[in-house]
Amino acid sequence: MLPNNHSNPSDFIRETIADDLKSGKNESRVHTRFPPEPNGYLHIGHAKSICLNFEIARENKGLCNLRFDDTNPVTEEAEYVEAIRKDVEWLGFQWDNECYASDYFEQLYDYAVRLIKNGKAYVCDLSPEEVREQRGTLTEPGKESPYRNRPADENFLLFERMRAGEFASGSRTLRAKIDMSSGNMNMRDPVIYRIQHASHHRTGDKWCIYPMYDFAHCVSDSIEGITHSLCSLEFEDHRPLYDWFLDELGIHHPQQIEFARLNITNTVLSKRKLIKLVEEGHVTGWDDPRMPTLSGLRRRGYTPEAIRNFCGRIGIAKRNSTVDMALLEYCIREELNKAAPRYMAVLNPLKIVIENYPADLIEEIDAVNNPEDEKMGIRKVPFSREVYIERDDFMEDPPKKFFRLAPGREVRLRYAYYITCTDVIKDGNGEITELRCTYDPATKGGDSPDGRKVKSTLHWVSAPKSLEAEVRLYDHLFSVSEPGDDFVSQLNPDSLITLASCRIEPALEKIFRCQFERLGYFCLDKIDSSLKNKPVFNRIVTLKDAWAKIQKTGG
RNA sequence: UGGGGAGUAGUGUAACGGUAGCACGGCAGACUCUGGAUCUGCUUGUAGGGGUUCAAAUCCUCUCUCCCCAGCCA
Repeated sequence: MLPNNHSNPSDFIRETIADDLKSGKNESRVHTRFPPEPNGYLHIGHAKSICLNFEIARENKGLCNLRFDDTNPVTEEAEYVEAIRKDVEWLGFQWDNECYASDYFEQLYDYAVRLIKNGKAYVCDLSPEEVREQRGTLTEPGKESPYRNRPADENFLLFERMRAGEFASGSRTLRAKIDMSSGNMNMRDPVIYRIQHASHHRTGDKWCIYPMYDFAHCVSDSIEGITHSLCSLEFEDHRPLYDWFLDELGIHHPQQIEFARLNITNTVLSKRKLIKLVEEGHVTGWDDPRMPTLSGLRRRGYTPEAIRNFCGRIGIAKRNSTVDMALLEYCIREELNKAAPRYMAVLNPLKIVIENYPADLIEEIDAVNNPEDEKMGIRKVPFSREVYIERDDFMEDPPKKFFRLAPGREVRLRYAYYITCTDVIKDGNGEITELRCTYDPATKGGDSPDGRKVKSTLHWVSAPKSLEAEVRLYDHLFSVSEPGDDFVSQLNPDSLITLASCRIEPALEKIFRCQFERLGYFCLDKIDSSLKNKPVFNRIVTLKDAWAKIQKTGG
């Protein structure tokens, strides 16, 4: 069903893996892992990595673990673990093993001891400030720690005492003994363990020393028998350290491969920035429908399929890039055009009185549920003398390219009748309050027996038979395509427009996700609907809108 | 000015010495009971200079530009 470019994806990582398989490396196994830190919510950038890791495993009949990189107790919480599990499942993936770096703490400790005994690690008494001062700069080598040549036995004893809780947080570290003059900062005797008297969401107060990422990550990969450790570009110069630990330890050595992380226009995809948006209240939470988090996209109405499809289309490469938000929108439209049932909803109601239509008559009009899929059938829509149409669908003095209703003009009410505008009623301020129209009874169903054409078809709802609903129109969170460091000042003030008094056709009462004809795709916000005791819909994405474009370009 | 990466249409991504292609966007047109969808066409690209070769996005070389690294974060 999918176009070739993503039904059979290929990229430099898959090519490398295919080569490894061919050469018999790793007994021709493929085992990947998705390794989030439980200190925040997953976003669509993570989805790129999730899809890559899980799909590569599946394509090669391999395994993929979900591993929580939970080595920093002060920033991590069980709440995030749950949210991450839920999001990965929602995206459509099942992990083979659920792992936690914290489950390896004992083993990690033993490996650290091995490094100490081999003279490859030492306990350093320098303070964090002193370590920073002695690290050197990008162009100058660092200085060796005065504790660098401590005897192995002494290091071992000290390390045991660190574990036993005899020292204050931050007072000592265990450092790898590598090369203080390396051009690669990561190799200048990096810290392996730090003292943190903090309780961990899984291990409680069992530990007061915690391994650093560089040590924990490669060893965790190794313990799990990972074959290909895929990560983002900023870890490229950590790879020599990744390799160093595993080589020194002489244990299973996965291959780290780096690829570029995802960026998308008009949003931000860094955990730091997303946290700021949440904490400063610029959005309502991690699951605000404007957020690029998986929970936000889910609440907005995006489907896992659309997101997976998007991840397949953007490709994998080593070049930093920013994908156009229009591609994500294309992916959800593409899916929903085929799958979403159509309904009518009027966002900004303008009343029409059809003067020659019987006052007490309600007709049930047949409407097609999805013109793209006959099997989805038809439904009845009530029609009456008074209906609402969209205010934007009427202009008293229409410009040349405006095809919709205007005084004296005939248009079609979708599936119902042709109507002609005969009068415009205004209030004291000159605001249009109501239109008077006549209808042609011969056009019932929306076709005229004499074959005359109308230039436009409008959606509508019956005034007495429609329901009230709140509709939220979402736009890009940021008004600039690439928000910078002052991203908060670049928030789009119109990213959310709430319309409290919309009118929807009765059948919409029990619909979750659908198209509002001529407007866009919408999704019921279950949380707020029950809170407000009326239907609340989130706009997932607009339909492509040629008229809006004409207006925008002044044409 | 240390180390590590990357430069292909507006954007993203292919082409692995042999016709620079695909997708999104944009622009036109056809069709249409959604100004939707669908269909058709068009536009625009190898960062730059040298070299090797019958042939270079691809190999060599010099230059330029951009990204990452100086957490006891991941």
